[in-house]
Amino acid sequence: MNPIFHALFQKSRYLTNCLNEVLKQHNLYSSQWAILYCLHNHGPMTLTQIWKYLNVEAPSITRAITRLETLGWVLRIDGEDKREKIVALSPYAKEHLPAITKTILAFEEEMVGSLTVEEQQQFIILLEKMKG
Amino acid sequence: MNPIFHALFQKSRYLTNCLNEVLKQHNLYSSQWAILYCLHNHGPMTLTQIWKYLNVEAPSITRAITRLETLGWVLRIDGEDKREKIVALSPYAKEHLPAITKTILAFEEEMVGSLTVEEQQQFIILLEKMKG
DNA sequence: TGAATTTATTTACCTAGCTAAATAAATACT
DNA sequence: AGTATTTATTTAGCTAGGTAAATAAATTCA
Repeated sequence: MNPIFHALFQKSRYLTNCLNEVLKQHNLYSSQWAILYCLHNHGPMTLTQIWKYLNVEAPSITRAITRLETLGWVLRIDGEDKREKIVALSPYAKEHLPAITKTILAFEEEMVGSLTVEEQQQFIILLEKMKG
Repeated sequence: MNPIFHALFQKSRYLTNCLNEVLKQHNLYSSQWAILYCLHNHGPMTLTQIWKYLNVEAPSITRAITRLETLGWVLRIDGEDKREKIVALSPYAKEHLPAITKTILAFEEEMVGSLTVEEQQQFIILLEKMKG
């Protein structure tokens, strides 16, 4: 396997594992955090908006939202268009998000801090350059 | 979420999906390919050697090897040390690997070819720099 | 308006990683 | 030699992604 792919996949796995480790203290998984963060920034969203934004398929989001709902992090509200469900943060989530955000920012700083801002930009540029 | 993480995770998912798509014609998944390639380069290996090399946990490899065995790609042989199982490519795998390797090389070239060699090196350096 | 098509979500089931604990063989210790 | 510890593999069960197909509401169009 191409060393670039090998390195990329491995770092990706490594970072999600680290992220999950850090999120344990808040009883969250990284995928759940991604959704909460998304809702925090955009306000209530439909399922479709969420999966399009996060760039994953719809069933993954359905499952994650169901879990987040039973855990009390989000509410599912019927939209005007009766096909769609609107997902919103619960009061519980709104209360706890600042602390979680703080944890995450510290983690990200630790992980990415060894790169200069230019290196970070360069990294993203190189990532985007890779495609067909 | 930090844009670097977002971009990294997304590209990683995207590339494995592409890889799976390309491997469909050989009835393989990317994780299976990783193991076959590993055995192709190193010759027969124990399970522990494989998971340490690929940097995943043992149970993932056990499952993948079991599947590869029932599909006829690999053989599991008892080692001298009766605890360990040695995994080797089957004649079927040896016969088909060249064609698969060709497919993969073309795919990798397509994905990574838009980066110069220096950019590829730079990319790996930046990846490794990211840690705690 | 009624049928056909599109769109949003869900369900079922697959790969692919993880941890924790079980099993079995090898090694170390006294 | 016999017990305790370590090591290799497996099993069970979790998150997290994917596809394909089902369902139900909205939209299009003849």
